[in-house]
Formats: sequence, structure tokens, C-alpha cells
Amino acid sequence: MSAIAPVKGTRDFYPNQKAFQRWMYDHIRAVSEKFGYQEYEGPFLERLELYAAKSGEELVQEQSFVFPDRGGEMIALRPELTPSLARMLATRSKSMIRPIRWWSFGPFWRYERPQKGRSREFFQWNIDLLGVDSPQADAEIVVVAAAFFKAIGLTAKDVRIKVNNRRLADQQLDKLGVPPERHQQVFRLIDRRSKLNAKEWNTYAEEIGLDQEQIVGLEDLLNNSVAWREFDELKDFFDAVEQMGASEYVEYDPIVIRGLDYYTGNVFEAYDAVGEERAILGGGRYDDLVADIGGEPLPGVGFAMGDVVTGIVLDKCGVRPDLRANPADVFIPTFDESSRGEALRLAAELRVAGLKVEWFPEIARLPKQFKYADQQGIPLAVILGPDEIELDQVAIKDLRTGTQTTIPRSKVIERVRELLEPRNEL
RNA sequence: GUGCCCGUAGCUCAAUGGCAGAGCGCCUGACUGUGGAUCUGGAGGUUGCGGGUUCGAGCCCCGUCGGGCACCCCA
Repeated sequence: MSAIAPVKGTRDFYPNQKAFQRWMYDHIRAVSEKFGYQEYEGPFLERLELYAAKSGEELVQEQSFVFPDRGGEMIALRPELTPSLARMLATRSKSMIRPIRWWSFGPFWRYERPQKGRSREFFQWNIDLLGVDSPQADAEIVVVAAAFFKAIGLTAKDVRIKVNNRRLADQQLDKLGVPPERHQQVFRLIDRRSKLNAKEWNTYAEEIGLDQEQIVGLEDLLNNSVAWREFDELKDFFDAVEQMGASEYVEYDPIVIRGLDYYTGNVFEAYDAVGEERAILGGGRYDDLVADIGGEPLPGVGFAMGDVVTGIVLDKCGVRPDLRANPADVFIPTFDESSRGEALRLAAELRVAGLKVEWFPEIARLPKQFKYADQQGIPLAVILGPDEIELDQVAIKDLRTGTQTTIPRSKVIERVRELLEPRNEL
């Protein structure tokens, strides 16, 4: 038990956990770049008012880490990235060539009660396509998400991306005679459908002023899995998803609404197939946000994916990789004082040749040294003890197979590279 | 912010209100130039923290910190 407790809702990243995060980051980068997106970063601190503009009330008032700076300005640890993105673009949008494809991965903070899949400090992948307002742009963003899932080993049987459209939902409620000012409440009702039983749900629906006819109509809507066919924005979207080969991951779901106020068109969320966990990612189209923050009108679509739920789903599906913390290529044991200098020279020589080399920093029993190398996951040991020095040789032991050969010292770099070759094909 | 459950060795967990333990891991040796297997021995604890009840508290009570679950919300 540590003397000073960690801050509630934060996590320590020990090397193997950091290796996992790095692995996720590498896939995020690879997929983002595969679609031509560029990496960017915003500040971790923003004025609170940036979020007051368009994020939900609850988000600003209850769930942000906020403090006054010395001048009395209210500062927030960023709870999301999209407003920062909008601000960055608002100041330069006139000079930017469109479309704009940007992605980012970094820390965010929310003052919430931590529980499974939800911490106060977490990492998020944000990716956005701006300057274009088309269902095909929405489709590309969703296909990026599907490509990422595929890359990290989550199949269409493991995860689903569920899509709906704000305007369609509004139209549907209009048809039921729900006045526009009630839509928000009804969206909340829809969101609760999976959490309440039929009777509770009915009671709740009555409480917000729906009559029986409207409730029945609403249920019909929520059970209608083909309503998208009558709605061009979704029809074109699903066509494009199909053309990009990601249909298996993507489906229409009238229950997806999203909490944020700034979404205007297609919205989506990804869940584990069983639907037990929180959303893995969520996003949608936000056509007014940049203008609201003071820039030129700039339509956009994007999503954010948290690292916590993604990790849980990987565990659940049994595809979390077993990662070691970036082991060296070569291990060099230390025999005695007389040979230590030569061993250090050899290590330096191999590093100059571009290899990752770790030596044992004290004279210790060899079993201990080899055990250490094995546990680190280092594939090769290059052995230069008194006997080898005498004969101008080195012994190379492949710790993966246990085979050891002795070669002239002058051949060591060449031989090590050969032995590492298959490893680098990964 | 509300309610409930939990907190014992590095990890996973035992211990009726009565001597704080096991497995795994770690260190050590069997094996003084070679890892994984097996066996030997060892270290490791103010039972999250603070108070209270009691002859006696890991266990009961109160508070606090941390974790989990359900609300709330979900960027």
C-alpha cells in the first residue's frame, strides 16, 4: 500500500500496460493514416466557456475538472476534444484546404464516479472529417472505425456499429405529434429503453406527456429496422459503407441518439455484440459547431473512442495481445572483470549497427542472467566470455529455441541480423 | 451527487471476536560458462487510513480514502 494514494479514477501504466496502450496507439495511427488523416493535438487546458457553447449542460457543470487560474479565469481540463478542434479550425478555416482529415490520441478528464469502463482520466482517439457534408463522408468515418476493429482483432461478431439520424428521429417524432420542445425528453426515454422493463418504460413515457397512441407509435418506430430505407441520408450512407466493404460491422438502430447537443445528422455508436458494456466509441455529424464557436460555417463528422472500454471488449473477446514491454534484440551477459570491458565494447558495436542491446550490469551467476534475459523476452544472447575472447569468437544463443552456435567475432552483426530476420517480418 | 458491496504479503485469496496463513511471484541453493522443468531454504504484513466498542478486533461500530455494482450521465 503506497504512502500517498493515487488520485481517484486515475490509472498507473506499468510497462506491460503501457505496451498495450502503445499497441493500440500504433493501430490507431496506422488505420488513420491509411485513410489519409493527419495527426494533431489540442491543449489539455481550455477555457470553460468553450464547452459551455455547445456541449451538454451536465457535461460542463457536473463532469468537468474546473479551476480558476490566478486571474480568475475558469479553466477546464479538457473533457472532450471536438470543441478544441472546432476552435482551432474556426481561427484558420479560411486558409485551410478542404476536406480536412485530422486525428488525435490523448488524455481527457471527467469528474465522474469511476466504475467499470469509466475512469476520471482516460485516453481517447478522436478522428474527424471536415469541410464536406455528405453521407459518403459519414460512411468513411464509420468505415475507419470498422477498419480499426478489424485491425485489432475484433470481428463483426464481436462488435457492432449502430447508426441512426437525428433528422430522421425528429421527423418521426413530428409525425407522432410530439412537439419539437419535447423531443429531447423523448430521446432520453428512448435511451432508457434497455434499462427499464415494459411497465416502467410505459409509466415514464406517460410522465413526459405521451398518450397511449404515441407510445405505441414510438414502440413501432423503435422496432422498425428498415426505416432508413425511406431516408436518403441513411440510404446513401449505407450504400457507401457497402461499397467500402464494411457492411458486416454496420447496422441501423433507431435507439441510438447520442447525448451531445451539437449533433445534427447521422449519429452512431459501437458496442460489443452482446451489448453488455458501455459504448466503445460514439460520434456523428455536427454541421454547426465551428460556426457556433465563431468561425466560418464548416460541416464535420467524427467520433471519439475511449481506451478503457476498448480494452474491456478486447479482454472479453479473448484477443488482447500478450505484450512484453518492447524487449531488446540482444542480451549480453557479464562474466567477470577481465571480460567485462570487451563485452561493453561488443554491446556498443552492436548498437552502432542499429540493434537494441541490453547487457547485465553486474557480475552475477549465469543462470540468473539468462533467466533475466528470458523473462524480458529478449530473443538472442551474444556471449563473450574469457574463452571467446581468447579465440576471437562469440557464442550466439537463440533463447527462443535454445540452440547455440559459436562464430568468429567479426561475423557477429551479420549473424545476429540473420537470426532476427523472421521476427522483423511481423 | 444518491444507494449497496468490497479493501489481509508484489498478485489471487484463506483465517468462529482468541498465535495473521496458502498458492503464484520474488530471492537463495541443488547447478561456481548458460533461461524455461523439478525440488531445497528464505525474505516479504502497523490486515487501506483514523477513531470507537471489547480482557482481546483482520473480523463488530463510526468516519475517511480507494475499488466495484446500480442510479445519474455518457464527450
